[in-house]
Amino acid sequence: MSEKAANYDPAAIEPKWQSFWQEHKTFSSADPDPARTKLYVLDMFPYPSGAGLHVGHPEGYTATDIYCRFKRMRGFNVLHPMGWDAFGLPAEQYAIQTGTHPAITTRKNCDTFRRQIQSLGFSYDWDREVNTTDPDYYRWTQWIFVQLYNTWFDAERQRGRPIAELPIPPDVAARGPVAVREYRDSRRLAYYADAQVWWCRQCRIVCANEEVLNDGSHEKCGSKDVERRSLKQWLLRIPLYAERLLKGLDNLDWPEGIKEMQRNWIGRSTGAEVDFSLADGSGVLRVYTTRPDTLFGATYMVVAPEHPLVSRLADAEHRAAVVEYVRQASRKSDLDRTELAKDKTGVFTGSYAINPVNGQRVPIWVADYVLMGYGTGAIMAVPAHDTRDFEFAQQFGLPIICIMEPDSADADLKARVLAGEACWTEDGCYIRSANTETGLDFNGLNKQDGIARITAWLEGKGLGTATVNYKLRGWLFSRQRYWGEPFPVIHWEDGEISVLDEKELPLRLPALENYQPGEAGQSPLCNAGDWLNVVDPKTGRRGRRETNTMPQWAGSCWYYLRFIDPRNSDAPWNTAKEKYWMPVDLYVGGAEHAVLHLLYSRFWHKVLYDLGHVSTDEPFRKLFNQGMILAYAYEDPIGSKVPCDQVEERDGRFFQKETGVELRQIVAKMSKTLKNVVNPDDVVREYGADSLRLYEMFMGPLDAVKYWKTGGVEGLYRFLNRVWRMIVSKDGETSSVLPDAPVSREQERLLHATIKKVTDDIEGLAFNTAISQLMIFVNEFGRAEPRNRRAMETFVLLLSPLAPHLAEELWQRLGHPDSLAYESWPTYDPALLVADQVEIVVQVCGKVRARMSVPADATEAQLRDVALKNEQVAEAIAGKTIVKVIAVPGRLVNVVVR
RNA sequence: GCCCGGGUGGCGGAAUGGCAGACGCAACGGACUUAAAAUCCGUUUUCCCGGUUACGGGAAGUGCGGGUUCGACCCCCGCCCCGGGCACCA
Repeated sequence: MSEKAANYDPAAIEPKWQSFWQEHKTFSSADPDPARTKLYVLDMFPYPSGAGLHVGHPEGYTATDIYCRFKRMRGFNVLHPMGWDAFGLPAEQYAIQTGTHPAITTRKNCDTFRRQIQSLGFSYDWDREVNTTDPDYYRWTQWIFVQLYNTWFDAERQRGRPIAELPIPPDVAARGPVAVREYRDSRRLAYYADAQVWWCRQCRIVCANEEVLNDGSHEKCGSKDVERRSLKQWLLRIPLYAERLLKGLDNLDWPEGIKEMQRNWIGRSTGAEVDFSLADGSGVLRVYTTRPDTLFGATYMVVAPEHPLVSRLADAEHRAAVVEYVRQASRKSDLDRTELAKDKTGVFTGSYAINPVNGQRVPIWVADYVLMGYGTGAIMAVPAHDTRDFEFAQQFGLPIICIMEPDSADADLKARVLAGEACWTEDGCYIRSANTETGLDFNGLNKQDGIARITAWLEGKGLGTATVNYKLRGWLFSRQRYWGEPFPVIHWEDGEISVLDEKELPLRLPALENYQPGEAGQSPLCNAGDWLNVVDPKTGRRGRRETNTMPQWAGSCWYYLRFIDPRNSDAPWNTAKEKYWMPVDLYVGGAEHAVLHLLYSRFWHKVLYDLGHVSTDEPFRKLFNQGMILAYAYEDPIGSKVPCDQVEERDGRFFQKETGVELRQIVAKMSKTLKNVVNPDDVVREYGADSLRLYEMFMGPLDAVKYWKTGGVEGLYRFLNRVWRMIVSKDGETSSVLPDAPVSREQERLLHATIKKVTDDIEGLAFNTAISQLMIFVNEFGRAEPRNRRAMETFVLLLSPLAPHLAEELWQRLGHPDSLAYESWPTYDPALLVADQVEIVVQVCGKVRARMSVPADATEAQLRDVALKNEQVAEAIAGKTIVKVIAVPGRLVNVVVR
């Protein structure tokens, strides 16, 4: 046996235990083990960038690792995997510049990430590692795409069904096979269509709406050179699942804020579609409104510039202006249209519609504040009760008729609303809302009753129907790139589209010489001649493969399912294993994925559920968002950034070490350009992984935003040194730890309080306070020698999820040959938590006047008596009348006097 | 504008109706040391009063203003500030 080191030396013990765990496959998850309760704990897997890990990455990973180690010791069969979301632009950009195949770059980056993650001692089951760029993985991503393609949504049953079960209406069937094909295609969850898309000129890539930020820049590259283009694209009919996605949120243990963000994104609204007949008798204009009750206040109509009726509505006099307006609107991006505080624009078409409730003629305008993509692309405008309409009406001098007296205490505001000088969108009492001809009258009603009354009336007359609308739009699912999953799709010369058979998957990416995408939006795959062109061996029909690839979301939409059965070559996963492991019990990751990734995953999962491939309706039972770790950055007076290691602090001010120039401190995300990235390798080298892990958890609550201070790691390193010295003596032995060393009553209480606190806190993901408690324990037990062996062993077990390397080493030195990973988690005796004597305070009118030591089980009456006899209390209440005495056992007594 | 978080010492934070500031960082003082590092011990919210000092006593204090309560960082109402999300979705 080698000589035992006498000092805490993480550089020696951490690699030792990491190899031990790996060699013994300590953390490999037993597949369906009916004897133990399963627990599936998942981290959002990373995109392995070339820059490697920064200290923000391990925050969530450390949290889940602690939780998993804890749960294993409590008898759970834990599934805890890690993998790589490895398709993405940077590797492709690098390929364009250097010709290096993205697969090579990706492999290198994954190796770096794996090495870094492993150096932190996380208890992943590495045999389950997956990589979205691996053909054995993306084969099944393609397979799921085929499932989506072959599924339609049965609105009545609210679920997806195989396309073969889609009923074909007789009139469609009668028009022949092409009509049937088109009918089916119009119902598939994946469809191919012309779409107005965002095009980033710098990346030469299509971006989804949500990838274009508010300031008009592309979130991936930051370029503002983003414009609208119309291109053939694959889209997914996620809006059909809007209602399911919305309702499913209710039963999830997710942060309320995230659920709310998803609800807002889905954007359900209820209202009515109402038909206005055109004054010239040529037809109807259908609008969608959430306020059909305000029909009497409608003073004009607006159609979106893209509305199909626009050219018909424009009369001779206004045609030129309308055409010009529509032309200008088409060149504007949505962004230009919605730019903040911008004046509204629009032109009158020259046509009128008839308001169905009172027969009045209302002018029809075209304006780009109405969007074609929502509702019917046309609205009735009620300026008195809608802020947008109000602004528009004011700008163009259109009439504003108030039809509801506001429920408002503000008399001035009320008067202005009634006079049509202000807008009121809240509840109130209808006025001017009656018409003798139609017999409608809801004057005096409130909003809720008004909406019900008018909706019933409209439906009765066949003029409108109650309607539900969602903001959620079709999901743009293709990118003009190389480094993504190829679509298993062939476009045939006769216009038919077909998907590959399951047996033909995976459709691999071809090797290319040139990765440069075309300027007109062609994918680099257009250059892959041999791969591109296909001939049907049976019919000789020629075809061309789809050259777009899937977006990065695709691989991450279902990776949690592949982890269940990662090496299965016959199926994406074994259904028995899926049934055992799903759903994910705890999913931890950044809030930046609040909407997109989590919504897309839920959508795919629901489709897979409808088709019978998975057993749960929702994939992630509990979600937790770790807060971001930010870092300080420094800039000199000229504004150039100074690397953190060249900064020195004096009296709360910051100076550049060499030049002595005073610097400005700013707070920001870690990034190369700010030169404030902290690499975990450096921290591990200096303090060890256990110190890094502990510091990340000790910084504050897991969900809070935190600021990295490398100095803080030092404190945790000192703590671990104290732990070491508490157990290991100067001779490298554990000679100060004795089985029969005495434990005082107070120490015994502290031991059990520590078990309780650490247990409860880890269960509640409150690691910062668990660590505090361990520190309190060490502060107490570190003082006295000899130390009780049982107490020390219990402590080591409590520490082990947080600082596993150190704990294993101490456990071994305490004479245990096996890893502690599956030792039973300590339990506490509630009886021992209570001290015999407790100190309580006595307040007089809420101010502390005395402290007394009393038996812990003293009753209210006893407390009261003791308190009133107390000298200081007597002094404080002298000459006053006691009004009331509140005694809270174990806490305090409050004497109220007058 | 709307929705969701959050505001506590020099700093990170703790306490969710019962002693505000646990635990850590930083700073300062002391012990050990030839010295340094490491380690250990102590002090550190603010203001006021008494005292030469050691120290003792008092008051205020959790963004601001009000309220509920014997008692409020915690609950309620109104406001301010910071962070995140959405933003002409009718």
